[in-house]
Amino acid sequence: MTDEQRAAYPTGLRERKKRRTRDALLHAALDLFTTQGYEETTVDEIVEAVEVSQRTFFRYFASKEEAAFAIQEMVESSFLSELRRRPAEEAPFDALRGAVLCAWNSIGETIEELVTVELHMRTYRMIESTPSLLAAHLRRCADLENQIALLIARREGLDVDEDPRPRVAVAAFCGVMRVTGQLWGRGRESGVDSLRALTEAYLDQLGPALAGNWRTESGATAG
Amino acid sequence: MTDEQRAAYPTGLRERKKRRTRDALLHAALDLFTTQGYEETTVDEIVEAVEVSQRTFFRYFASKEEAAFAIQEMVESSFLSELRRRPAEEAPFDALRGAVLCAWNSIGETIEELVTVELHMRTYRMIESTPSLLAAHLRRCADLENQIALLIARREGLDVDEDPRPRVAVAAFCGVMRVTGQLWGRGRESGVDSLRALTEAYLDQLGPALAGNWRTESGATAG
DNA sequence: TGTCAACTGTCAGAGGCTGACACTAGTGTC
DNA sequence: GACACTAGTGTCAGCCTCTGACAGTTGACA
Repeated sequence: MTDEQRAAYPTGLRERKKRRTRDALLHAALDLFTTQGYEETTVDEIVEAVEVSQRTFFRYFASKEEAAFAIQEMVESSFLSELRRRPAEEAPFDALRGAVLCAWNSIGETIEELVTVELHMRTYRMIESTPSLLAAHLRRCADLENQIALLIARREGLDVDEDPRPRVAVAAFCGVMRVTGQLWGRGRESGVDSLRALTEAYLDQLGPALAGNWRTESGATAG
Repeated sequence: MTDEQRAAYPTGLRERKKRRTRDALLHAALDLFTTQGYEETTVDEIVEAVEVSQRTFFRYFASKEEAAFAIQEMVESSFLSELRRRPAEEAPFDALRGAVLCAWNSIGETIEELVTVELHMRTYRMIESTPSLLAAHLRRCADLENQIALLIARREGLDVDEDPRPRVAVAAFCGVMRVTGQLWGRGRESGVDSLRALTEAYLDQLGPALAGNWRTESGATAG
């Protein structure tokens, strides 16, 4: 259970107030970030909108950056629990593939209490198009990759330090995921559907892409 | 030709002085970073060691971060030129594999004028173990990935926006490269040889790792 | 030698972030 | 219901990265 989820069921007035302050700060931050840009938004502007002190902002979020990733954080832990729920018979790669698609299907339920799906999508695109946030995003992905590799290894009864396959498979999978994420962020269609379609098409091309000679085989299948 | 390489052949006294200042700053920075840590080192400490003003540091390096990646920058462009030099008959994945191994073989010649290979290795490990630098490193890798994908696509006469295979293959390749880089950074052996051995072993496992059921096949081949 | 342009230093300041300390307002207790 | 306790907050003061403006210095070149 994450802090966010625990905080979703406040007991007393103090907890409710705390939650309201955090939600207001997060909302104001994401709203400002996505409308006028991340770098262009100062913490002072955020706290001004919520009418709290700057010090308070930094008590809820360790950094300005952390606020930008608050929703992403929830989506990732949602993916991890989907992956843990996958049937043991499934091959590793199929389990990974199934887990992302499921996580995206249920994205609404995951974040509904905090923000609209639309704001989340806008935030994602902002992250992809802001260099410093993209850097942070990739580092978070690396952490996630590590966790996934451990999960996959355990599923298969392997040790990640003995057998390269868990890490290698997860690296390839996450690599493709990032490519689709970036393409989707740069593209025009911003719905979850187009992201899913892109992901499925690209994952299907992983095998063929690694095969020896491309010139003797058939060409494009997605665009 | 990069700025560094052009600056390696100075014409006048002014250029030589400029180069000496830059080299001194870079050396002092990397030395301090690797001995006392990146975050623990202030720009003031660096400029104090070289006896220039802080303002001067920021004229040579856009940021403290940029100094940390100066060598990496050279290595990356060295990899790219190795890749361009690969025979056209080679399959895409083989070309990528060959290019990294060649780039690492000639790493000494690439950076010899600036720093020792040993300092570069220490710097690499520092980058891998410093969260904020790791983030920046991954973003740089993403940029590089994009360039590589364009190169591979051109080699094969494809359009990256039409055929997913260039991006997908490069993503998988770079994913494995990062895994080996991280493992090497965390490990005990710090030579180029151990990095190369690890890379070869892991790249060999890419095919098997994506194949359906791992439990019916043979196990570990690298440690 | 003198002029021009490039490089550098100083100064002032914005913006992210932190520690210390005092104050306010919920919480649990008698 | 009055009490002390504690979590949450604001204020202030300061560090560090990075930038703009302006002035001083030093090679380059006629």
